Amino acid sequence: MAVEKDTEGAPLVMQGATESIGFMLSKVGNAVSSRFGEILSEYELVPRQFFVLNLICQHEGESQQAIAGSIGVAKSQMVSVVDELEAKGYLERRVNPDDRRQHALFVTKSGKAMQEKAINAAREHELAVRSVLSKAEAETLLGALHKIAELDGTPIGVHASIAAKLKDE
Amino acid sequence: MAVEKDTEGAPLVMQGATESIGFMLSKVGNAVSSRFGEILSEYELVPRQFFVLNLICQHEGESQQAIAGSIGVAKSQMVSVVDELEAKGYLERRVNPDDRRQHALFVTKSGKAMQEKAINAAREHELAVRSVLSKAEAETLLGALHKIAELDGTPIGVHASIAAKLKDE
DNA sequence: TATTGTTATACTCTATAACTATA
DNA sequence: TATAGTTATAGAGTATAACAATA
Repeated sequence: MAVEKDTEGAPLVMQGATESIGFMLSKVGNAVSSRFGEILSEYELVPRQFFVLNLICQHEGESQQAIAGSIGVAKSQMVSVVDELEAKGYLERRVNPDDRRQHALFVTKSGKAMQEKAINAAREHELAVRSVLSKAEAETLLGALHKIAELDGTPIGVHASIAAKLKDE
Repeated sequence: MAVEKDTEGAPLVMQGATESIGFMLSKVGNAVSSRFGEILSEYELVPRQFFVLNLICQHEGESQQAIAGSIGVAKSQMVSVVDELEAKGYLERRVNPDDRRQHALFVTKSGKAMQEKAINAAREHELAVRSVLSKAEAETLLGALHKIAELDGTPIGVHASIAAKLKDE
């Protein structure tokens, strides 16, 4: 992408930005994330709800805080997310008989159905992204992303807040 | 919070997520952006201030709204960003004699000095990111990012709102 | 005393509309 | 009437502390 001269009426560009991996990663990462949010909105889900629903499908019976920590939200925020998903009939709280303070989370039938629809939409989005890349490019990109993630200690499956907590406490 | 040893307490992972380019792009893009914010904080700048300062260095005399549009912030937000940078002595507003409604923005000497320090820090960050990649990987990554940006019509140098506006003028 | 879920509060970001002074 | 900058306000989103039930 060529850097244009500053002519009248031409958009102001930040020189060199498009050659920066850091800058482009920020921009594209944010754009992809926004696009994913748009896709999910068709199912009347926000990304956070999708992540929780998806995680509970894969780990049924976990407590609210176990789920909350895994996606990096505060336990207080988790309350409203679970409220919303419960109101939609996608999951239910059951008191854990072994520890009555905890609410074990379980998906309902319609919750599972919604998760499948949403995850299919996510897969389509993934295919759209990959459609502009060769197989080799996609592999290199994914590998590079993992290397950069490691560099900063970016937690992938687990959010930074909980990773830090698990480490020093 | 005493997390001593969790037997089955391994963090809950979202299966398949690490193989998704979309998911990894969101995560890594956000991480890189956060890291950049940390680096800038050493200079007591937030990213938005840096972008404005940098853009004004490259395009002196532009109006607040021209700059605002280029980084995708509302004109009302631009006021406080310029206030802050002016308070730090990095730039100054001068009334445009051709149109007294406009404030032309100019960097000061110390503003230019700070921009150079900050942009050097940005370059170091860029080098750190690139240090974990081969030259070929870096090229492929950058190319892939541009292709994905094009896919969604992600505005890179210029924000969508101003790009549209500037077209009809 | 510590922890789970909950509630309440505060603080940041952002989006929007209205106001002023100029055009 | 329209525009540049400003101000004020409301809405998300998030972070934090306090509380009740339970351990």
